[in-house]
Amino acid sequence: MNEPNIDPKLLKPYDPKETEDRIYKLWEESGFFNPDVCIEKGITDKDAETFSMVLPPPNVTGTLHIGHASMLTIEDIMVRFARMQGKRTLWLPGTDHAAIATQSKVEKILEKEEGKRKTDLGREEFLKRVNKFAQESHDTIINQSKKMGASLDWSREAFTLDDKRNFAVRTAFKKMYDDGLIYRGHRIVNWDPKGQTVISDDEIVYEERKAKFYTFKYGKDFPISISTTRLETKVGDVAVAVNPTDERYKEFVGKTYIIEDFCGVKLEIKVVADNAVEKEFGTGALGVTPAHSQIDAEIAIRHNLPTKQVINEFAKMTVEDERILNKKTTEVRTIIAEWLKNEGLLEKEEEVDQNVSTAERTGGIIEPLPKLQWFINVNKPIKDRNDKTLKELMLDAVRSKGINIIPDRFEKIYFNWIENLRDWCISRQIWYGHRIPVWYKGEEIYCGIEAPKEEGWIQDEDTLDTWFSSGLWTFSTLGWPDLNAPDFKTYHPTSMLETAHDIIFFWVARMILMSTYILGVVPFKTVYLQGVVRDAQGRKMSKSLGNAMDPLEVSGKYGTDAVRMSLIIGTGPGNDTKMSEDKIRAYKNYANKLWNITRFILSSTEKIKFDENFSNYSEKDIELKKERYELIVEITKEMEEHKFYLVGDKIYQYTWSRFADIILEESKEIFNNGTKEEIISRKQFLLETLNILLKVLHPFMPFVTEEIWSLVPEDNKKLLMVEKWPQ
RNA sequence: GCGCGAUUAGCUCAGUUGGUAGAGCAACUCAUUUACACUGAGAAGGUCGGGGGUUCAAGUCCCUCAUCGCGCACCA
Repeated sequence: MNEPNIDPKLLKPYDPKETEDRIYKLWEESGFFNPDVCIEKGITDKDAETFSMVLPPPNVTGTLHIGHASMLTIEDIMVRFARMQGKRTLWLPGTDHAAIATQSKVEKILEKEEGKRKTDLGREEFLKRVNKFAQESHDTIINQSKKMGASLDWSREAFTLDDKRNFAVRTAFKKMYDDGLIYRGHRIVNWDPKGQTVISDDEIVYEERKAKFYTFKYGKDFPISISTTRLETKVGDVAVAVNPTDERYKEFVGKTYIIEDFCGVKLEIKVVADNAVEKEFGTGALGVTPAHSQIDAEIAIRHNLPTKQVINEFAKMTVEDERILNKKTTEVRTIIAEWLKNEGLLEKEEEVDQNVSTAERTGGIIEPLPKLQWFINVNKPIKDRNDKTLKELMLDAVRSKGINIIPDRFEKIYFNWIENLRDWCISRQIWYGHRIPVWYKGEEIYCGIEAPKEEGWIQDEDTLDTWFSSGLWTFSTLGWPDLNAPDFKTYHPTSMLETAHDIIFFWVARMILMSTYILGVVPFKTVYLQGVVRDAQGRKMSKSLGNAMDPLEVSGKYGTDAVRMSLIIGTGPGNDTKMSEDKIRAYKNYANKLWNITRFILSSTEKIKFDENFSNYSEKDIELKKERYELIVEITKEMEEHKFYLVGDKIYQYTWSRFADIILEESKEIFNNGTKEEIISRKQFLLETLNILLKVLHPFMPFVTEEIWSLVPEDNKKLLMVEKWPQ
């Protein structure tokens, strides 16, 4: 068969490798990722409804993984759909400095490659290294995002630690400080001995381990036995607390006992009654260590007990006994256990399951320590916000449906988190990050957006929790604190926030906090939460398991469109995605199927172009048009409901099982034996259907559809990415 | 301990307000140069996790149990 009228490219199978970079370049050069350009060129109406969304900024800690690919795909589908609907569409890219994560990564590299510590370099030199690493990661990430086909407006790219965002951070900090929401307090915090910094409650991950649960007495003459897994802290005990209703111990309450020698340490133990103690747990008596336990510290405050610190920042003991001093806590635990055994004080030693608190980023075992740190008060009424607290503002935003969370079961998880929320510790003892905008001079303290002009002020050494700057992201990227910035006025609140459900507290909640407090509005109207990408067996993908799938590698092998489709289909919101190469291969075949459908249609319609005004359709084709119309109505509704997993599958079904297998086959018969009218009608129908399929598929498979679009003869054709969504 | 989710064909998942179970992938049989082998046609595959209940009718609603996953709390 000779096909003189079609592009020779179509005679070979579809080649994503040859196509994708070229198409992405075409999109970039068109400027259509930028909504201003779309307006300028008459693609979008200036007064059109807006659709705005920030890209959850990837951490500059390396490269993108398949989870990022999934995020980019879902968001790109939303954005391309909105753009094709004629909305004024902004998808804003950026990267996150990810303070602790990035710093500890660079520390590791420094240690491995040069055998140096950050202190060997000093703050300034070390930060230079971090910035260099961050820049390299950034470049990789941007490249990878482009490979995935993401239609991000690169002209508006932001970084959580650039000058503009730093200004926003200082402005927000100052406002919170002036409103009394940010305060400095001395209290028990989560100290990470490995990362040498404080972390917030949310940065703790619990690991289940076996532990020994010891029951013992401080001394032969002490009347009450207590139980603990942390024997080493007992040298810091100042009291024993019992439940006020516990008859067993009533007679001892109020008495103080001196233990002259508890493994070389003198203890003064007062017996107190406190409701926090459960009668049924252990012996029903609790050894109170105010310096190294949150609950104990609270009990100590209630009973006016002293605090005695016995562990330092390196998780080493500080008490004056040569058996203990400067040793690791875990070592001392066994030393004390031995001592108790020898003294005949140890009554029981049981094996129990225990949740050990570890630092999310470094894996260090958390050591509760009393420290002076900066906090955000979540329970203080705020004058400008009707005396509501930050907690209440966060609750109201979702309760009032100002923010809609998809799937809605995450609302409960969100509420539950807020109910248990304590003040947010925002200071970190690391170098990489936003420096706290507070200066000291003797007893004086100054908080300001800029440093004080006079001599002698010294800035706080600490930096801010990375999530402080991320919390401002929806508006710090749009020109805030300038309330008249055009982007801020046009695009905030944003329409959608799509992200992985594991950062709902870290990020989603903090954005709601910052936006409702600072601006009095929600940061976004809808939150779409996605699950985790897993392997074919449902295991989490990880480097150590060796089952990690590199998005770029599979894209190179099967084409980006195929990877995108397999990340979407079969995965509802909030659910985990299971990925396998089989699945990707299937959608690679589908891209090629579309290619061949095009070849057939173009070669059998020759030079005919689709005519919008054609009306002489055969009865059979009118029916087919109706069927297709109903499909489009259905999927358009589902697109608006964010049910991309259904839409993708339905288009796939229609194109392959219905359009290719049935309609194209029956067209051959018509072309051979039909009347002139039937033939021309069918040709128009096929061209029109191809046109429509390319449009509805475009958000899912942007590359192959754009490429085919360029091969279909039509007058005054725009890029497919800015064509109108069909009806 | 409290709460959430899942459990449907070998695998991954759909299944709208209750009306006799669907798709993709894999496997199976056939076709062999067709727009397309990155193909087509066909057949096979399920007491919808177990038990109980409501109903004329339950994959769907209610109760209960089990297994898996997740969140929170506890973790003296």
